[in-house]
Amino acid sequence: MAKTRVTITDVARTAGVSVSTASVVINNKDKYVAPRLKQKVLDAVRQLNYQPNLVARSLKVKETRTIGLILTNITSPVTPASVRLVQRFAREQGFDTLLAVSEEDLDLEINIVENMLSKRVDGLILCPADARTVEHLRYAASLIPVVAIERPVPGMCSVVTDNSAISYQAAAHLVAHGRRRIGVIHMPLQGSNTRQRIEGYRRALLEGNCLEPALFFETDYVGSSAFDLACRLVKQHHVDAILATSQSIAMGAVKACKHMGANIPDQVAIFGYDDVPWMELTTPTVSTTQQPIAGIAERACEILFAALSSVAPPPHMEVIPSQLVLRNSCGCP
Amino acid sequence: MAKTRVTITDVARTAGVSVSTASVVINNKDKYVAPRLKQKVLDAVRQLNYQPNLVARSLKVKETRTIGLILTNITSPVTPASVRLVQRFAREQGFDTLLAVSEEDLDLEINIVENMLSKRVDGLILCPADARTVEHLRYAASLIPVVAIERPVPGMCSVVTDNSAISYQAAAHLVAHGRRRIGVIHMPLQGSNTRQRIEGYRRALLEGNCLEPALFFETDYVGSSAFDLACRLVKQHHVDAILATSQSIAMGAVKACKHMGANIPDQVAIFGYDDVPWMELTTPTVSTTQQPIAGIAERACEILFAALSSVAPPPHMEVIPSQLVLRNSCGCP
DNA sequence: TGAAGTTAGATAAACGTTTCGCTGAGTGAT
DNA sequence: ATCACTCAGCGAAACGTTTATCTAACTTCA
Repeated sequence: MAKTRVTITDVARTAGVSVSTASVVINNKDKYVAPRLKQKVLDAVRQLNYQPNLVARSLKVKETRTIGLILTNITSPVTPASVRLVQRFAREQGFDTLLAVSEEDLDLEINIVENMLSKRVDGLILCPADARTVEHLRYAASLIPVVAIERPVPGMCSVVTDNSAISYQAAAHLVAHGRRRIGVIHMPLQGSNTRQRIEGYRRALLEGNCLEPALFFETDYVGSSAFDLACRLVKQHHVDAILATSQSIAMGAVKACKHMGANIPDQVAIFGYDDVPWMELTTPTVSTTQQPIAGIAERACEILFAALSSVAPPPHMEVIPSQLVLRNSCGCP
Repeated sequence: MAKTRVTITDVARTAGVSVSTASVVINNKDKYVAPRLKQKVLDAVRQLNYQPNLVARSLKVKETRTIGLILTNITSPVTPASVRLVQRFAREQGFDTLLAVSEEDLDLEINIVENMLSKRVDGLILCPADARTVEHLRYAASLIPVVAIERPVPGMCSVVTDNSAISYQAAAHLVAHGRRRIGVIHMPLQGSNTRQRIEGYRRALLEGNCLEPALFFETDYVGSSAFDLACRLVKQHHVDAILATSQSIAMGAVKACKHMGANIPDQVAIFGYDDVPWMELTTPTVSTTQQPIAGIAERACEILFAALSSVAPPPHMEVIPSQLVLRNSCGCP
């Protein structure tokens, strides 16, 4: 590997100046260097194709100009948008993004955080996999700015949506339109936002007097079992509506209904989560909640870079509102 | 920012040994240290919660254990899968992934490459935005292992699919089933794979005696204009089939047909690109090509890490086969 | 003319590691 | 008692930067 690269010493030598002078002009802190010398340095840089060794620089100045971004699942359709936004924001500030995916795995997440700390990232944006990592996160936050997204961490800057509220609205909408046997298919309860979504559903169903705990089913994390569960829900339990907690579950439910010949929305209504393009391509189009991904990513970056450049904002939680996207699958005209 | 962290010197001091000894046991190169001392060091590490400064280490050992991954567009539905696979592969080898997105922008790509070189990544996997960056890439490749994906770079390790061949098959399939007025909506010609896809289409249409250059239209990179173009294609040009060069274009075409009330596949057949979940949820389900993303990512990693750990493989191009996924939108039973 | 101030640049220390080479101490054979 | 090893551990140089301190020369002005 690593062939030996040209160093600032080489530049200085071929320019006939000292290393410090070279450094000074390279960093544009050259108030006190004669134009002649400055030019010589610049020429040497160009001639040798000098590329500063950022790891040496980082060691000296104690900052890496890199932020860590830790997500739980990159194949979720809402993730790439977040990645892009964070990436772009960071780049505008001259920062790079070190990406890692925890796959919702507790130990892996701890590992990743430690590693990023060791790599001396300047800040961290992450979606915590599990409430149990909170002490680790707090430790990290004692060293560098950290902001949590999607799932709040008590005592840390968090930017989230009100999962419970929006879920409540979706479920309430269904009962308002006469659905009574409403099934729910949800992700594992590990993530706090899944719990909140279910709580919202439950609250609305309770108020509507049609809460039926036996109709709540849990999938694995990728939602691959959603199809089977949905089939069961329509065939054995004769539900007239299905509430999902993720887009992949909604997709499984749509597929299942088509497979079983159950008309949407006449026989069963469907409410998805996380608006993604295909939801308006199916027949009928599927109703869903629209997560303010852009808003979350943007706020998270703002907070992080504010903390990076001056005084850290006190730990607080911001909730960005999300909204229902009503289409045909819920039985609206 | 950066509060002062605990260093190996601190560890050595509280363990009552020299720095070199501490280093040696921390790195498990402790053949020659007494168990008693070793334990003391380990205790100190734990007590102080020591986290090695990887940037200092990198400076010394001249490797960062980080690879760069440069993609052109992270919102493409095939990208996240690649990211995840590369990520995972790298992590298994103890490497981190520095991600950057060029947004198909020539200058930005050059910038990113330079930056990664400066950050001293050990290797690079990238999808080149533009043929004009080839000299820069070659320079990078003279310093560290580089492998190109999706779009081949002459003289460098590249792993790609045969875009031309699979496109030919798709188009040939349509003419074999009697389509004559076949429109094409494609991405900008900048990326070499787009050119190849079109070439494949063109070849098949020519052989089928129904090549009509006036029916070829170009969208912007995100494919947002595909909807309008598709509308034009069916309304003004009365096409009986549309070939896309990306999933987003296919999506626009499907939407357009629904919007115009043109029945798929009776009135117009559609062939997509890049199999994504929603393609089997629409009515009718849409035919497409299945890109071997996993295969590409895996081979790219294998080549890169082979180069990283021993002798570099000679520059060569590997093509991973892709296949047609026939569904209903092309008029098959 | 000499003190004080400004300008231009060099020298060297420091950042936190790893690792080479050195020193002593123990061991066994002569 | 000497030699030649091996074993344990330490000291210090080096990685490529940045930056504080220092020196020397040149102004300015009383």
